[in-house]
Amino acid sequence: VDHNATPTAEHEPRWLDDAELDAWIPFSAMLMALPSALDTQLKRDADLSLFGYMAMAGLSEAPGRRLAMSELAVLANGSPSRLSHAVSSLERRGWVRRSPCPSNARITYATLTDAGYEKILATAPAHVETVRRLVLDSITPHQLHTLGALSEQILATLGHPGAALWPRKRAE
Amino acid sequence: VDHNATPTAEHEPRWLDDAELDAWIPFSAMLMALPSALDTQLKRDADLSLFGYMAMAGLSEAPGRRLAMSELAVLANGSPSRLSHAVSSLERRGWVRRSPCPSNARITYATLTDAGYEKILATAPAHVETVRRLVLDSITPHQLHTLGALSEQILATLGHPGAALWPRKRAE
DNA sequence: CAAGATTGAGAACTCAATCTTC
DNA sequence: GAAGATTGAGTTCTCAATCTTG
Repeated sequence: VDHNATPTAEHEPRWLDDAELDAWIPFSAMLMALPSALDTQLKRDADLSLFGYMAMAGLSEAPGRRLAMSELAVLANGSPSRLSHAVSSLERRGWVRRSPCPSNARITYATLTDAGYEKILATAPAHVETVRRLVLDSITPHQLHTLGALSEQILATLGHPGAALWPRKRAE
Repeated sequence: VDHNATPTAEHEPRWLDDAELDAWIPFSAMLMALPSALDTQLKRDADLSLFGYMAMAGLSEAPGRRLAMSELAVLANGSPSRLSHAVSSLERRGWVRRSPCPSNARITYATLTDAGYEKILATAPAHVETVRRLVLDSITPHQLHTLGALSEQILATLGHPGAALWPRKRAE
C-alpha cells in the first residue's frame, strides 16, 4: 500500500547481521569459485564447458541417448537459448545431432552420436575425480548429506524444475 | 608409479555411489542456478553484473574507497584479467576510476567515484533482499551457520586466497 | 626474471525478437 | 495465442600473449 514511502520508494532493507555475514561470505565465495574450477578442469582436459558436459552427460543416460531440447535444457539447468547455442557448438564438433520429432514438429530432439558417447566416456573419469578432490574429499559423508538437503531447500524456493543428472557407474 | 596402466592411462575412477549422487545432484544444480539468479536480479534492476557489483561493493568498504587491482581481484573472487575488463566497463560508466600508485608504478588503484558510491547505495537494498528471499529465508539460522562452515571447508581445498566482503549495515 | 596489470581474439551467455507449429 | 525452439546483437569471460616496473 506504500503510504509514506521514501522519495526513492525503498524501505530500509533487512541488512545481514554479523552471524549471517559470517556464513554468507564464504558461501557466496564458494558459489563463485567452485563452478569455475570445475569448468577450468573440463576446458583444459576435454575442451568442454561444464554446461556442455552436463548436456552430453544427460543425453548419455537418456533412453536412446536422445531427449527433446526443452527436456534437456531443464536437465542441464539452463535456458532454452543457452542450450540451443551450446548444442550448436557440440553439433559442429560431431558429438550431438539434431533431428525433428516425427509426431510433433514443434519438438527438436538432440541425440548423442557415437563419437559423443566416446567423448563422455573418456571425459567423465577425470571430471569425477575433480569433483571428489574439490568437494567430496573435503567433507564427511554426513556433511555431504547435509549439504544436499540444504541445497534442495534452496532450490525449492528458486522454483527449480527438475533434478539434474550425473554419470553413474556404468556397466562394462 | 603407474605400472600396468591401461592403454588410455586411466585408472578406474571412484564413481559416486547412490548416497553421494543424492547429495551432489541438488548441490550442483544449486551451484549453477543460484549465481545466475543473483546475476539476473542485478542486471534487471541495476544493469550491473554480480561480479561488477562485488567489485564495487569491495571498493565501497575499503579505506578511501580505493584498492589495488590485484587486491580487488582477490576480494571479488576473479582473475586479474576478468577484473581488468570489468573495471574498464565500470570506468566507462563513471562509477570507478583508475589511477597509478605514486610509490610503486606497477600498481594500479581502482577508486570508487561519488557516482559509484551512490550507485552501490541505490543497488544494495534490492540485492540484499534478493539474497534473503532466495537463500536466507529458506533455511534456519543454524542451517545457515552449517552452510557457512561447509563452504569454508570446501574453499580451503580450493586453495582459496582471502575472504570476500559484503555490504554491512551502514551508518547514516 | 617475477609481479602487477592490460589487451585482443575467440568462445559463451543473456536478452529480446522471431519463426513455426499446435 | 502459447509452446518449442532458434537467431543475432551485445556483453562478458577465458586464455595466452604482452608490456612495464621492481
